[in-house]
Amino acid sequence: MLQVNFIRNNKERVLAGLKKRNAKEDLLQAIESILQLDDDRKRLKTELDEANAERNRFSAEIGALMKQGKKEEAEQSRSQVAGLKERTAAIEEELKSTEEQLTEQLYLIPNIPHESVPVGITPEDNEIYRPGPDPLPELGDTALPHWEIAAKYKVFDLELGVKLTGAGFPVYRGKGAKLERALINFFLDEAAAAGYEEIIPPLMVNEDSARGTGQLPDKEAQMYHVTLDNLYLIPTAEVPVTNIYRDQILDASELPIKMTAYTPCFRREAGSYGAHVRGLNRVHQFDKIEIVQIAHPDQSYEILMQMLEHVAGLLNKLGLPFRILRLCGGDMGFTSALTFDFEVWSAAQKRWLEVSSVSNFETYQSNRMKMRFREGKDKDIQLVHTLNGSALALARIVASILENNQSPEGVVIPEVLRKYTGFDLLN
RNA sequence: GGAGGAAUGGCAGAGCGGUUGAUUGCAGCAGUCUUGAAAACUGCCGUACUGAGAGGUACCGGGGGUUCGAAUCCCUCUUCCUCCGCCA
Repeated sequence: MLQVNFIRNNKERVLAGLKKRNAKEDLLQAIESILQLDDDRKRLKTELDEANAERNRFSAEIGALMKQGKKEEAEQSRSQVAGLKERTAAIEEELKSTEEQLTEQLYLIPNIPHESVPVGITPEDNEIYRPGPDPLPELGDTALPHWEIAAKYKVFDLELGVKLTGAGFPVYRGKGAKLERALINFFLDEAAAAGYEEIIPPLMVNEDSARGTGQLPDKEAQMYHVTLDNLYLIPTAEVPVTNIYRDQILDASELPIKMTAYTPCFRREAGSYGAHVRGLNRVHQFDKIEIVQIAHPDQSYEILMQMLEHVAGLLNKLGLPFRILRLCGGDMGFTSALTFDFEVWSAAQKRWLEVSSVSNFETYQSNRMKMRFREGKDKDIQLVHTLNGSALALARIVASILENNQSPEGVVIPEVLRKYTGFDLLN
């Protein structure tokens, strides 16, 4: 969430940012309400502090008198404190309720878009930051969509997943399973080579972690909730990995912290059905390798670009045609300040498939997580910037490989994957 | 799952109703000494809110309670340790 002081000192910028996100009028009014609530909070806190200070003075006095054995005088002081108690209790209650309202309102405010974020409402308004190849590869009319190729070569089985679990839970088999594992290892090795520490995090997180990265409150419906233990299945490794440094004060010399993790990701996404979500286009469980960085604010945008090039490098090595979009204000995630999406061209489906999203969250997540760092000799403490990106999301990469690399003999495995798969052709 | 014990500052570890935001040691920072380093010595060494500042307030795993006053007493939750049971 945003810091109240930031809102106070940059009100016009915040309002302009919200407008770029096409925020409704009530959200703009929430800004006023936040500033008012914060004023109330300060006033009440001061009142409470003063009342407490008075009480502490009496208590110290009573203590001193008791020590000297002056019991009667102590009794006298004690009776003077009586009224104070009720007053503090009342102020305390009001303060608590004000703070709760303030937090509630702050949770409603999304991150402020970076200045480079284009104005726009729908995905059509996204800016093409780096165009795809021209002309786009063509496969002709005989090209099959990946779900048909998968059926032909038994790569994965969605029907079987329905029997075992439900819709959207693919079962990978044989060479398909091996391809999946090959991609995981390839992506992890590439991330390690780029200096990311490999992490194997828990696949379930508690409420605090889900709140830290912004999944809670509000987006409960996106996650599977284990109610008996009040745990959430992770929708992305971003959640457990970023939360590793929650509630910590790092030293500036430790930054940036680079971490990578492979995990399955679970998404309820009560979304639509139809051609666009067929096959692996949208599933409830998929594998993903995530890269996360915790960065110094001065470096975060430079780092965002490095992450962008890392992902671009992966797609180049796999030989997949892709383009990069800079998301417009209306299409950007709630917690992000700047997001680039990677889309792979599917010659068979004749459309672009999103395979990665790389974002800078600036201090939006770190403020929630109280993730800070200490700078230099003056020991100034400030919030870090957090960034993450998919490098990459497997299900859609598998779909892209199946479709783009199909041939009469079978699916040609990209060169870089062959040492992992142990076979050249999926058939 | 059953029975006990414990949770204090970066770490170790005192305190168990009154001037304790917290003894002490280690680590860290600044300085004295030294050609330099080490050693020794001196000082500093948590976070947040609030205030122009002096200062004030809150926090000793989380939440609640008793009391004029709680790190210290009570309730509750969480986590960890030991023993028993079960188990990949």
